[in-house]
Amino acid sequence: MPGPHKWRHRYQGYFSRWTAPREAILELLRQTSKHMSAKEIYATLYTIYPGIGLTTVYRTLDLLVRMGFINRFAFGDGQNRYEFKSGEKKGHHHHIICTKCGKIIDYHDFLKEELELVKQTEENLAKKYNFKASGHNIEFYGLCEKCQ
Amino acid sequence: MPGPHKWRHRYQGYFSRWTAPREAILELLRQTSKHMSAKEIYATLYTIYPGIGLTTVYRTLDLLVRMGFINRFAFGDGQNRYEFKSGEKKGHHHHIICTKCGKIIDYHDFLKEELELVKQTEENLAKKYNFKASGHNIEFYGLCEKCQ
DNA sequence: ATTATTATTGAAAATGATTTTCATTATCAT
DNA sequence: ATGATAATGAAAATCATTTTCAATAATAAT
Repeated sequence: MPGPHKWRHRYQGYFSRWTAPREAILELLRQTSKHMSAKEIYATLYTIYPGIGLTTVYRTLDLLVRMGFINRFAFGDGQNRYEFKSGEKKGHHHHIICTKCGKIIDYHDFLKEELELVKQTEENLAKKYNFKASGHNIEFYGLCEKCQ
Repeated sequence: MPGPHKWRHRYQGYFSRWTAPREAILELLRQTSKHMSAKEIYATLYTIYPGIGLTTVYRTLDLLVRMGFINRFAFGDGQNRYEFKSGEKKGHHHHIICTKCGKIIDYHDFLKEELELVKQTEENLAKKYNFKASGHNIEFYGLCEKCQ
């Protein structure tokens, strides 16, 4: 991430100050491979930054979602989970969720067929419902290795 | 739905009595095309069946999910929504969600390509992660006709 | 540099969905 | 009918998230 100076103008309207808590939350999400909840993010940051408040975590997550830096998911365990959004090609993936233990696996490997399906579907949606699709979400549910 | 006698044995372990509230909730979900929340189900049934309690609605929805009669979704508006699960062929569909107004459209029209993608993916998952997929969920997000 | 302005913060309270508790009611097996 | 117990509904509890508000810290104006 370039320093705040570089992109302050681009993100005017979203915030006016790029602060330490915001940086810490974004960096944590950038570096983890987990799908963390607000509570988990708070607990992790609290150990190295005891001043931080849970409210700020929630607010910052909202901000980062609005800015398009992270994705928010509801996998069905009663809390939202967040994920850093990487660049188009390498980052695009979907989720496999174990219905027993809640484990989440990132799945990167079905780009070709998916792209075809998604493209076709979005055209269909545009035609049939006049719906402007901006994103999609594919999840597989089942049992992971340990839980079968 | 056949009377309780027919299927009591099949569903032993899930419940021991098929009661009026359970019947009412299942029938409401069978007949509606909406994706109703617990509160909405409660409010609807309350007008014709004022004795019913919200707690029972929640409990029955859990039961029906466990029994495989309905699906539970978290579309991101902070409450779970439920949907009657129809037979394989005609009922299978996915959801298109308007990120502005929350409108949900059922989408039935991409079976061929999807089936291919899903089959391939499930094979992959089994091989690569030893994951037993039992279902999937595909959502498109964007703006509906009115909200663009 | 100093001060004034104002966005951001964190604690506490409020909210809203869902779950738990528990006494009552209704159903089933006898 | 009667006794056992599953299911119910009201109220309380819980949990994630949002709102409120006074204090803090960063920026702009001086």
